[in-house]
Amino acid sequence: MKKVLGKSFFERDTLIVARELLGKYLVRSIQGKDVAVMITEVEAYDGVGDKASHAHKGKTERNAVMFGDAGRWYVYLVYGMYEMLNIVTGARGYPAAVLIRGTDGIVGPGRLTKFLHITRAQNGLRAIRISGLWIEDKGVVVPEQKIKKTTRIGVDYAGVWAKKKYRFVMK
DNA sequence: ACGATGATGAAC
DNA sequence: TTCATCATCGTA
Repeated sequence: MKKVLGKSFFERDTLIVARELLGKYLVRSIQGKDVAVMITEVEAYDGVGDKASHAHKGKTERNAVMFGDAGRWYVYLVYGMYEMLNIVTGARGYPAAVLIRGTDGIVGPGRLTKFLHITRAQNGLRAIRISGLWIEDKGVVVPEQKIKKTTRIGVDYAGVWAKKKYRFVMK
């Protein structure tokens, strides 16, 4: 049982998508080989109102893809060194995305992109096989009691939005 | 606890 | 054009 997640999966509420991404597989084609890792840690970024989101200040050159179609990658550089991998969610025109922070064996968003050779070259690409980076459902079921909901990492500046439990981690 | 390291967005 | 800031991580 293996299914590539399509646009309809991502074109929903970003919190729902974030929750359901746990247990799914991030697959990267590197030099002809497919590397698949199970997603275990994610964060949701939801709309222009979310002060922790890049979309909070409105549409800019960097965050433009967040305002576009669901199911595309949003990759950006942070702290001058680390590429962050997000998948765009929600309706077109509504800026939202899920940051993929960790997988089985790889803890940390910067380490993940480094390991899978993901850079801003993937920004704006669709999450399909042709792009070399996509997500598969392999039938793993993650029950609620195995999921921990916490506040997001590194967004202490975001006031009340920093307190929202938009981070989902598999125990 | 702190520095690395460079793009971004806003101010000037 | 300058400047503070930043969805982090390795070393100490």
